[in-house]
Amino acid sequence: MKPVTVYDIAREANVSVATVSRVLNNTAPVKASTRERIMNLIQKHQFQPNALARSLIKKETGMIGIILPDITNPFFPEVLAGLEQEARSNGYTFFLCDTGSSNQDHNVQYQRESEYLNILMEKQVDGIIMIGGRIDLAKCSREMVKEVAEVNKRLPVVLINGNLPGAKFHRVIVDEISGAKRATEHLIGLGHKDIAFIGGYKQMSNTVQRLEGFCLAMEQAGMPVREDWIITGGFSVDAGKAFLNALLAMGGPRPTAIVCANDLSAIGAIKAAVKSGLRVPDDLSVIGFDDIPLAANVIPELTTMSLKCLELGRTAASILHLLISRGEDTNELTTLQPELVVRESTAPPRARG
Amino acid sequence: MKPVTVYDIAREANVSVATVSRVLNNTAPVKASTRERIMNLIQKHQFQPNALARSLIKKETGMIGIILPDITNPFFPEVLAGLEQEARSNGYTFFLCDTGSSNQDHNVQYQRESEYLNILMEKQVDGIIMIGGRIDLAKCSREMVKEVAEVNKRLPVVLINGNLPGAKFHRVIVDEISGAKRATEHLIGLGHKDIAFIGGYKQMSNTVQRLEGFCLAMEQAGMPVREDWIITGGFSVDAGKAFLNALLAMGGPRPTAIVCANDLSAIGAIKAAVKSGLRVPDDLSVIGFDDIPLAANVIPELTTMSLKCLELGRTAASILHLLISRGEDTNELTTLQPELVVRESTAPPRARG
DNA sequence: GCAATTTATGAAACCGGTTACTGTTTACGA
DNA sequence: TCGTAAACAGTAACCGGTTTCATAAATTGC
Repeated sequence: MKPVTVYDIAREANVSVATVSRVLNNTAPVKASTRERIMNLIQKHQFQPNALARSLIKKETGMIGIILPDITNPFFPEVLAGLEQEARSNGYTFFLCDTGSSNQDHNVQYQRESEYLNILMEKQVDGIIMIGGRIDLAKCSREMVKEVAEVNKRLPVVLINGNLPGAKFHRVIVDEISGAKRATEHLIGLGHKDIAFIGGYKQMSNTVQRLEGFCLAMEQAGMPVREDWIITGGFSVDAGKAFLNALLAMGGPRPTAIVCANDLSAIGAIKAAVKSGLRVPDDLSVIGFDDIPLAANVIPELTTMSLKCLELGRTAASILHLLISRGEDTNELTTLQPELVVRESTAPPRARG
Repeated sequence: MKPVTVYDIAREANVSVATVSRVLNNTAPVKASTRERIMNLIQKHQFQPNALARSLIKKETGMIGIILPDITNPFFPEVLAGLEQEARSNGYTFFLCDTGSSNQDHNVQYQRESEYLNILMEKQVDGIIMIGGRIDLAKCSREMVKEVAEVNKRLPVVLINGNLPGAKFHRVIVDEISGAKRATEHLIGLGHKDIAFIGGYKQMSNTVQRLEGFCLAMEQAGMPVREDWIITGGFSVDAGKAFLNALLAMGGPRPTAIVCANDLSAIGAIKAAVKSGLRVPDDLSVIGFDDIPLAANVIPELTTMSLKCLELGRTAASILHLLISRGEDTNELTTLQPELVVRESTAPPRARG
């Protein structure tokens, strides 16, 4: 069964395709009786205009591409939900491009991102949003910046939490430094003096910045930063476990509190601590970063810095919409402040025995 | 700057567009020197063929649509990852359609699903995968089945965990009944006699089936099912908390074990139990359903039935690919068995005081 | 009542590719 | 050397819409 086209409708209604198009788009006056006749035929045949054909000539597809490194990381669905909320009201639909970075090396990821950038351009998306992944690498090669810049010359690109150095992109970012600083100050305010930092990758900008915030808070409080109490190398629960165990294995006085680069590693740290007989928060305070949905649901509930992912997504979508629809030049940089969410995993240190 | 087209390349290479197309698609022999000349121009101008134009005539887009109710529910990203893995190798890209059902009433969700179905068809996707949502409602109206059936006449549709009654669709489902039965048997095998069931929505087929499996196991073990120990009305953590509190508020002997309709409500139940001074699993065993990523990471680690979401996704994607590429008729129904994952939240009951 | 608009519609070009059809060369076997 | 098949390339139709331009009919103003 051939799909029905404007021509079929036009023929049966004894009008030209132009007229059919006009009633479809309300783009010019059409006699009421004609309009009704056409509408009825559309209804009768369940006619649906072919979006490809329409987009081909209108040069807009209503599609936006989203490139992210790992959809199973709970941070991304949250951002996605924000994007969706905002973009739906503007009539966009999403291409989801998951580069599946979680268990790949960086080169594979880069290649996937390049691939997806090309595919998205071929599909004529109206704009692209990139979250995490390569754009989160503090030290990413010049070719990559150049490649994204090249794309950005053809269509709007918005980076979320992105940090492609040496190039101008529209970005909406979280103030990681200030966030980590406030997280650390929360612990200091509780009376902790021996604070460690674990999690993340030193090559990634979010880690670098969170670490910077941590150090900043410590310095301002006049407290020394112990280099061996800074352990990075992963964002996962297992990484968190390993880091905490490493911390305990050092011997000597252990930290009474830990700032984690993200919630997942915080959860891992808590698990490892509990396994080792420490109680959280009584013996060890742990603060996370991200506020993923389950942070509120682990035991003990995790104190963390909320990234307000929904807002991150919504903001990015609305900026992209502005760029697409009016080519309008909005602020190049939008900064969102993370928010301290105090739950159960942090408390004043117990007096040492 | 106008995008470059095959015509531009053809003109500059002194050939016809047909020849350019031939080197692009390797669809007919082209003289080596000509080919090279064209390739160089493509390279030089960064030419990317317009996928819309191509799809318009080829009648295939390489796009598949995914309709799901709530991307922030961790079950769906997991399935999505499976879909992506499989589909990427076949060159498909995804439209993500989140109906955002979590905080909407059913009617809104239905409407959104209809909308998305239409949009996807207009965009000429090659196929559609529907997960959860309306298709999970045991009692869904005739119009809805009809609507999806109508879509299915035009392009392949695969349902994941779907149960549109009275119509033939390709489906890949999890054997919920047998899964819940085995979960319950696990508890019975540990020596539990007083077992409750909480979570889910009675209108949804997965809940109905999980409950059925629960009752089946109890009956076969010759144990009575207490109606007032079956509490439904939600899948969330908060729902789980509320259900457990309701259970405790009943007075009289409390259950020593609980089968939960999903992991989230299981986590809620554990939280509420711990708040009430019960220890898990010592005082109360809890088993979940789904095996979301964080099930392994809460404290205590959650014993649950793994849905093998990745496999679910991969299977659906490969079936859809078969349907698209060869119109081949695969099995209409593929059933996957959930797998018992024993962790820390279940143990033999303690002797009653 | 007639010129000037406005309304209503059709013909045809266009978007950017693919491909069926056709024609010209070249290669190869006898 | 000739005939035939394969290699190579171009012309034009096509996919299914939108939109410009032109034209005819209906309104409006004076």
